[in-house]
Amino acid sequence: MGQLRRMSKNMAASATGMNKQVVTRFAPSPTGFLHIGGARTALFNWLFARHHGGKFLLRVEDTDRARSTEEAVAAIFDGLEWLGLGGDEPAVFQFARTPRHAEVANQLLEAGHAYRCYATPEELAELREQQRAAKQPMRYDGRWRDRSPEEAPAGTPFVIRIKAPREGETVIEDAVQGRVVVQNAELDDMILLRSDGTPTYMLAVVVDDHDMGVTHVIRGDDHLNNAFRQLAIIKAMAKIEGDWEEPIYAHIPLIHGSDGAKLSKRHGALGVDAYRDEMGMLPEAVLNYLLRLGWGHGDEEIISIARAIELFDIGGVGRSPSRFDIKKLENLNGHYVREADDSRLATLVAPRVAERLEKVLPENGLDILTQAMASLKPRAKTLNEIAEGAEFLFKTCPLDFDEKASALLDEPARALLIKTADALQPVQSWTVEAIEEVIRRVAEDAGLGLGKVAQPLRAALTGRTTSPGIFDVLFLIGKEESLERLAAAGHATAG
RNA sequence: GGCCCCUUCGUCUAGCGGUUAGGACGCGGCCCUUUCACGGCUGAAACACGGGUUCGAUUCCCGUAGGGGUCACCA
Repeated sequence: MGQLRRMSKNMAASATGMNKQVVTRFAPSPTGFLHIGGARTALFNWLFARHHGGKFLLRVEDTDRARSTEEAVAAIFDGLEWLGLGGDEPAVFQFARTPRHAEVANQLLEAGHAYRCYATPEELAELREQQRAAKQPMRYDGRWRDRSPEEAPAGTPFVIRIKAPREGETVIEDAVQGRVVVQNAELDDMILLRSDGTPTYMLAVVVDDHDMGVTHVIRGDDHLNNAFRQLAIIKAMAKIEGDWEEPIYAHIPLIHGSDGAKLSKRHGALGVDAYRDEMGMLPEAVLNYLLRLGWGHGDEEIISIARAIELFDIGGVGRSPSRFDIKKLENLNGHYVREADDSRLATLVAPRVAERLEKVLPENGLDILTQAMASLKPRAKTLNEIAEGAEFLFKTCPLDFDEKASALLDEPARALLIKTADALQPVQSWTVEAIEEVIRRVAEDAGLGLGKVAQPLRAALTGRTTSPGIFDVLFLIGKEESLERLAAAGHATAG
């Protein structure tokens, strides 16, 4: 097995070494947002194309008119753009290619590789029910496969079905799954063209992949079974036109929820926009996390997109499904937050701070945030946490104190605050160094450790018991505001 | 139910016949320290089970169990 798997991977590798340019595609159906699994599929396709100097294309699979929406198209493009996974050419909209799909279906029909089927949906549903009851495999029985056209009921709608081989077997050398063999008897004659003349997914993918010159089909392994059906179409067309090559398939395992169950809309599958907007993740963190889900390269964990392009290949993709672990994503995000540019972070965080405080930030809000970012970002894993930590910068007296903070502000602490304020009053140049000097002196004079002084100060200045370093806090708030907050807290009455 | 795929710490993974089975997240401890983080050190934690093949199996083969996927005029 492993032997075969390796062989197939070599095949994939060698194909890319041939003169033919690598072309991959991401083909979402616009029935919802871009979820995390789709994003990973897009990433793998994008990386594979980049790594091999090929092209990455986008195709919107909107042949299901009832379920496709423009909003979904927009949401998917938006998500891809955020992640930086745009296509190298304008996206293809599958529905616009309906005539071409019908053309291929008719070619197949004329060549005898497909046939008209007049079975009604009701008839078929009944057939499936019988098969289910009899515990038989559920598949179309080919009742119109060999009937002569003369038997066709006049004026009855029909679909076009592929005349799939019934004997022998079909083999796929999957670049991820290895050699997979299916008996052709297991495959039924699936529908190519619906009774309204529109193509099914099975036909449309094959035709579009062919026309777009797709060389490598990298997609979720929920499509593995489909690949055998699609191959039947490709092989039939190859007999007619000759230039229909089988793409190299790479079926990557799906991502499951943290409990191992399939990730679905109601089960933890969120749009990438949720990771951006609600959770405050950075795109580079999401990309890095997704890359490491199902793919690995030795002990490397922190992998930039440039490094990923350099390293990525199908050979590194594992065969077992993986679970989504938000903790690891957060950890990675924390890393990228610490690396990120301060002004960029300030821009991203500002609206979040405003929302938390329910107020408009001052004009110089961005400058304040940028200046504070160096002491804010090391203690946060997400943009939300930065925003939370930044609240004190824009609060005004009277501050709201959380429980731990008010507990800290007892009688002796308040006296200390007054003393500190008095000591700070004469400071002319409000620098971190000058502030530190004063605070240390206050502590020393009071015969207290720095911590005993810093905590009440922190509570009085931020309303919280955690914050950036206390000297930084004083500096960032400014002299005037600092003294005001100290006075307010110092003169407050107990209780 | 038929068919297909999968199985190394809780999670993501490295490993591709001989290793003290490595790393990362998370968890515990210690250090650093004005809080919280960061950082450093450190600890607990895995080859699903049973047969083979082999001098030797985590690694190769076959079963079993468990998990997943798929069986539409959806994609």
